[in-house]
Amino acid sequence: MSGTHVYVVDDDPSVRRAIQRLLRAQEIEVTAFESAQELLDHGVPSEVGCLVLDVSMPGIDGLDLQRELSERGVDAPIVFLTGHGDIPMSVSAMRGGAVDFLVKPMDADALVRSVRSAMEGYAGRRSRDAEVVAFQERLPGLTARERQVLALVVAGRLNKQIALELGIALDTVKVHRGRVMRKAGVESLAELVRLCERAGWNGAAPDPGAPT
Amino acid sequence: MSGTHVYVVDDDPSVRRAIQRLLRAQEIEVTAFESAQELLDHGVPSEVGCLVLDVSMPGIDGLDLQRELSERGVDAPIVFLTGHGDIPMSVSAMRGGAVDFLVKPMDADALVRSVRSAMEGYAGRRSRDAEVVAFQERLPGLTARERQVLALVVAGRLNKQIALELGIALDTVKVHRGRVMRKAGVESLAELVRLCERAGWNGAAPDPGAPT
DNA sequence: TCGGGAATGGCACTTTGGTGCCATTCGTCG
DNA sequence: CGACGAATGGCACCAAAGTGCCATTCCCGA
Repeated sequence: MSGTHVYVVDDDPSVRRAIQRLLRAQEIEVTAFESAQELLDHGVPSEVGCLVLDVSMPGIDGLDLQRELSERGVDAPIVFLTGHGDIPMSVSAMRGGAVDFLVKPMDADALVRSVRSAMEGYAGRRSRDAEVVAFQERLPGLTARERQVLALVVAGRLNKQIALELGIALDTVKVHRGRVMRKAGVESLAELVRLCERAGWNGAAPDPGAPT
Repeated sequence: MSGTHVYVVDDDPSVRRAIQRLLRAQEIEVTAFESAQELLDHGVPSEVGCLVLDVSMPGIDGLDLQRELSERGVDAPIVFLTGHGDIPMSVSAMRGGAVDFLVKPMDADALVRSVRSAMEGYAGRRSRDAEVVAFQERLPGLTARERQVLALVVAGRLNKQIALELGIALDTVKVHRGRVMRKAGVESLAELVRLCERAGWNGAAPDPGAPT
């Protein structure tokens, strides 16, 4: 299962210990790191449900870590903690997608509530995205030609229009189309369109010579 | 035209005048209000491109106004200004969807940049949503039966399955389906599905539907 | 009471979509 | 060289979708 684990990064050992005690008392699994680098070296497994980051730390600070994780595609919710933060800092963090920004001395209850709701929200989002993720994983299995056909199919073109645009025979289009449906694991055109839409798929690869 | 106008709410006349001067110098149309209530009474026309709100004001404060506007369906971007705000306040505002939270004494350049990018982002969002809005406006034109058919069509059901589920004849389903396409103003099933998806339309009526 | 929209369904016919099977042509990889 | 997948396309056949026209029934408002 995913989303049951919390990763904490704070350079202050006493804060780390306090958070660990607090969350473990809530039956939440916790792993603590002393620095952002340590977390990055360790990697962020998929079972993470929430990150609790100190803002000001030596080396990579919390906001930098947020950016770095975002670039690496880690989209787990982040709760920030800070001893001496200011408003621009909190605005930047929130704009970066943080779910909360708490000031120390922290309110234990507020932290727990924040982490819990973050984990729940993330879990909900992930399960809703599950079918989309499964679909995206099937996309690379399509050949270049099949992707082209897919793009035109979800664009609402008729088979014969697709044949014209690609300069191939109608029968060939039907073959590709059928294979796309099978490979994508969908039963209906509606499902195919919906998944492409949700996956934010635009057909990005229509230029010939693409790697297969 | 929409999105070319900025509404300002601040109880301090000198601040209102300063902001008006500042934005008008940027060739941005500005209307200022002394209180949140005044803005609410005036209403928020669709040509608004951005709201600039003071956080602390007598009566309804900026955060309350944000909530109120949100409930009324006003989704224009909001830039907050504050003389004595704190972090929880900024977090609350940002979580409520604000695009920025600036502290006084304000940086004129920062305000202008914030307002400009907010307006641009909003305009972009609105134009991207235009076809969806047009679609949603056509939905009420559908009869109850047509909506039921639409729901099942976008769920990927075949006409004969729809006929079975609704207990009507195949031919009748075809008639409804054809009318839905015409009334919705779409040319293809793909377009219909995409619009329903983007409009967040669930059909709010279908019963079973496990086999998908 | 009449007109009209909505829902229903039947019929005929055309167009699209989908599948299977077969065959050919290219590259690529052992 | 030979096997293999990808792409191509032709053919047959069936299922599904789409259209136009007609008719009936029901209900609602003028």
